Amino acid sequence: MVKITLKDGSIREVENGTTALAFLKSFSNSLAKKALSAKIDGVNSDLMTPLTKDCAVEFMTFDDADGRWALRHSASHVLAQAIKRIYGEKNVQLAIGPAIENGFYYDIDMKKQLGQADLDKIQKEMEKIVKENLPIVRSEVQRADAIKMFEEKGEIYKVMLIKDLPEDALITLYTQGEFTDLCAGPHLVSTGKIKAIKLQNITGAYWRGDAKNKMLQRIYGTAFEKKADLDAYLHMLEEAAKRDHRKLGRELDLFSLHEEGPGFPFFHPNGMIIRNELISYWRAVHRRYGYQEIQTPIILNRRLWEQSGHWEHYKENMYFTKIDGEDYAIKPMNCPGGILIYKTQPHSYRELPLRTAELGLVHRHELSGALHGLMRVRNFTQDDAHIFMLPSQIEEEIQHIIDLFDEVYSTFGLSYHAELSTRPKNSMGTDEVWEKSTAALKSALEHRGLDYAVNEGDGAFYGPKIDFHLTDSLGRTWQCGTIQLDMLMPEKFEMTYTGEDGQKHRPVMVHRVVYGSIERFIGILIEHYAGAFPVWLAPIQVKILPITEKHADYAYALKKKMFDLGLRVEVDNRNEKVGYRMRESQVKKIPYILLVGDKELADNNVSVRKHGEQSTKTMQADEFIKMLQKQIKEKA
RNA sequence: GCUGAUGUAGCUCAAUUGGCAGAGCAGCUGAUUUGUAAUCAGCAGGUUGGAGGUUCAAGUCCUCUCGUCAGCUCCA
Repeated sequence: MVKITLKDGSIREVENGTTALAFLKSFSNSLAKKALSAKIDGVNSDLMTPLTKDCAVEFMTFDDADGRWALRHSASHVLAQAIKRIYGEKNVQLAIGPAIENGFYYDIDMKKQLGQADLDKIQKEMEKIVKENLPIVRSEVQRADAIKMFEEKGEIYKVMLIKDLPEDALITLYTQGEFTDLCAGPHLVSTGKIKAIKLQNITGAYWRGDAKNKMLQRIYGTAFEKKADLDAYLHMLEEAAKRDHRKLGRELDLFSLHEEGPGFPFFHPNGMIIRNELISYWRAVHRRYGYQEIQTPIILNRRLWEQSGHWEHYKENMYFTKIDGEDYAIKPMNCPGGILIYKTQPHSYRELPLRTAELGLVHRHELSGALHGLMRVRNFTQDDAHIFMLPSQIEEEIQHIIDLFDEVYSTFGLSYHAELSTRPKNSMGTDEVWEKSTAALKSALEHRGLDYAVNEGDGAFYGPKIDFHLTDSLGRTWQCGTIQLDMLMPEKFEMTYTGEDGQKHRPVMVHRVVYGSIERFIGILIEHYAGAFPVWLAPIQVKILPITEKHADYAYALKKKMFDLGLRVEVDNRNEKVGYRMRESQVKKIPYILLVGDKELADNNVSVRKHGEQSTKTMQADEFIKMLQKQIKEKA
């Protein structure tokens, strides 16, 4: 007998070798129906795993990430099996097929280019495989046998995968019906559990994510335990698509993009209002956090970029021009300019940390395929800052920056997660400096108790960084804020400060952005608010609708009063019914609509309807204005 | 940049096998003076992304090219 500790702490005894599933069935049939995988002593495992020693067991259902992961991973195997069935075992080579955040994919290599019609066909076959309810059986094999088996099958990618595993790695196969795949698992007990499948799209993906390798075909799909859940998810995607900032940007007349300047966004008057509000908020916050603002030129001489290392490390992304026969570069970053300002005068340790901020317009040549609305563009304004400090101030200063980030993001109700990026391949400096910098960032994160993922090799060429990621309407995350620690630029530019000892010392530098790029941040906000901006950001804050011509004078008088108070207000006096004008104001997501007719005119009232609400409230015009001003001030 | 898809009026979309480019909304004009998501009528709007080619005839077929979309790669 072995002793099994359950999640609730209770302990049960069971005969040695009983499978996790049989064990579960012995005390809970209902959970046994729902369970998809098990966690045995913290290790994700199949339900068919025999329990052979005292251990702790947790059962995972679709409500647990691990349970979902198992179901979707099994779905990816069903996908591969269906493709093999339809197009022939030999015509398809399988690469990798993992579960991902909201679904799964499988990368395959085959001559025939698949299209939408093929997806439908494959999905039907997958549904058939689900109906067949094939048991999914795990087996362990010797490395040599596995290589031989996959070589015989012509599965060259699987062979490469196995050869890359450590010599002593346990190699497992999963078999369902006639189909066997190399896989670490865990998987479901049988294919019948995958009740709802939807293949979504087919795209290209490089083998191992390397552009030098062959491009494979990647089929994305998602799978759920119940049809209703799948439908709800697909509906959610449709709703999210309605919030797409590119669509709303056009509908709300915020910005546009043109063939004449791919990746160079044009801001319309409405978009500029949002932009300027963001900037003035930004200035207020930075003033409070002790920053000074500067501005540096967009085009600077080649020599500067050679000195900074950009010429060597960042050339691919830069644009160039010639002035009077000399090479100049259009700045892709603001730091070298900021450094020149620092060097215009001697600095004392007493001034440090010296925080200089700059709204800098940078240009970067991004790959054409990477451009995406405002989220990924070729010119953007970084809300940059360069902080020069004593090495002993690093940790505290980073905490100070994180405080600022937290304040800004919470003003917008945005949630974020942090990632630490370490030394990349094409970088400057010694290992020692990199280790020191990375350790400083790590310790700042840890002291703060901020969870973070690590991106090995993803740092800037001059230093490691902490990135802050925000999420768009489709759940994709975008890097916005970043804090980059830099011990190399100060070296390259021979920057100094005079220490307490009267000697020259090297300052440490931090590059950081909160919004990241104003453009991207606006894109995030459009999706976050679904275009219905809070009043302080809304391009038009109030729309006044006079019921008839008779009420127009009152409406315009109200407008003038509000306009003079700095509010953004318009009167819609068009010769249309109230319903028509009301609808348009709602569609344009204007925060407040004021209706004025005979009733309101009599008592100096306004009838207030808030965006998205059906009900209206009648109040004194002055009372409304006060309420509005308060909301704007509080950024409510 | 790569793989695939795609491009028709300001927007959303039609246009049989190649056979006269069309609708709704938006815009303009007129009527209507309206009480909380679309009043009625009329008018105007296009070198079908661009350049070649095949054909008696091209939105439709072919080649090239540009943009866009999805993903990969890359990044704020």
